[in-house]
Amino acid sequence: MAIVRRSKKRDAILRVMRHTKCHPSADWVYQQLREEYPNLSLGTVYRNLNQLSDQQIIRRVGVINGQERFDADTRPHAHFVCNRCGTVLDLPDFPPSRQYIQSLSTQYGFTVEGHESNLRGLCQDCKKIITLEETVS
Amino acid sequence: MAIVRRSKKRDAILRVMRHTKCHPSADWVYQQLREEYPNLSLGTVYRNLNQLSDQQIIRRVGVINGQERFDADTRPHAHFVCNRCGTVLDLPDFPPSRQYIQSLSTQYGFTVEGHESNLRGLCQDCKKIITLEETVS
DNA sequence: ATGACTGCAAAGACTTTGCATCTTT
DNA sequence: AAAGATGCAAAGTCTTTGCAGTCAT
Repeated sequence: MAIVRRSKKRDAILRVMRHTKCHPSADWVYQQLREEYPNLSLGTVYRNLNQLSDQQIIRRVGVINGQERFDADTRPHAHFVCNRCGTVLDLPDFPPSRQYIQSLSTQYGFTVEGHESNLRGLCQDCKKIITLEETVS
Repeated sequence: MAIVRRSKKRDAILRVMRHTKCHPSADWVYQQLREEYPNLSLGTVYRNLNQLSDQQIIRRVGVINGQERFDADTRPHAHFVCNRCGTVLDLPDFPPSRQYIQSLSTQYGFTVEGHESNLRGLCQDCKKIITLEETVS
């Protein structure tokens, strides 16, 4: 509905999003920009990440360890999520077949707008840390 | 670690979980049990859902519209999630291939413990409501 | 009896929002 | 000048937690 005007803060937020592959939370983006924009407020980061998601310029990745995470790469792809530290890695997509979607959407009457495919487990670093912890105990 | 004792409240919570297919939030479970256990507290529901998840007796489905949702069906399966109302439907699994997991876990050094596969879109009811809204405007 | 479980209320973590002010067009 | 964008702080929502009392083994 509302017209979107350009703003320096939003440009900067999008720039940060596009220059990282860490699938950031709002607070992470905020921390990156505090130095450059000392009066930036966390609320503004939230508002802009939400607006950019609504415009489909970025994507919501989901809530990980209590925080919504975002991704500037809107191409279809899957994620690996570490169950311990929440690190997210990009993976090639493993989509359901057209036939799968077709038959289920007919059966249940829903419309499919997208899919999310994640692997869950332990990242390389956390595997090491857990091994260390077991050694100690 | 800690010994687990049986409790009536936890039994009831698990019973509710097993008798619904709505993939409930903590509050939904709480509301179902308020009449039967007028002194039940929401904190107890949270503690028990967390404990049951840790024991892998139930599963976390993820955060939908701000609330963690749970599922008593621990068999591998996919979900459809309505982007508007948050309804969750069970679907047959569409897992990544063994080869996909094998090659990526080798490449990145992570260990895969599971996968999540969701379709996202609009459920049958929400499709109708949106059509109505468009008619009005 | 021991230690797990619970109710209650407070605290915590994250996100949204109201309002006055500043910017963009 | 009009309307979107922002800072700030307050409010909102969901979840966790400390503590004293209760219950299961």
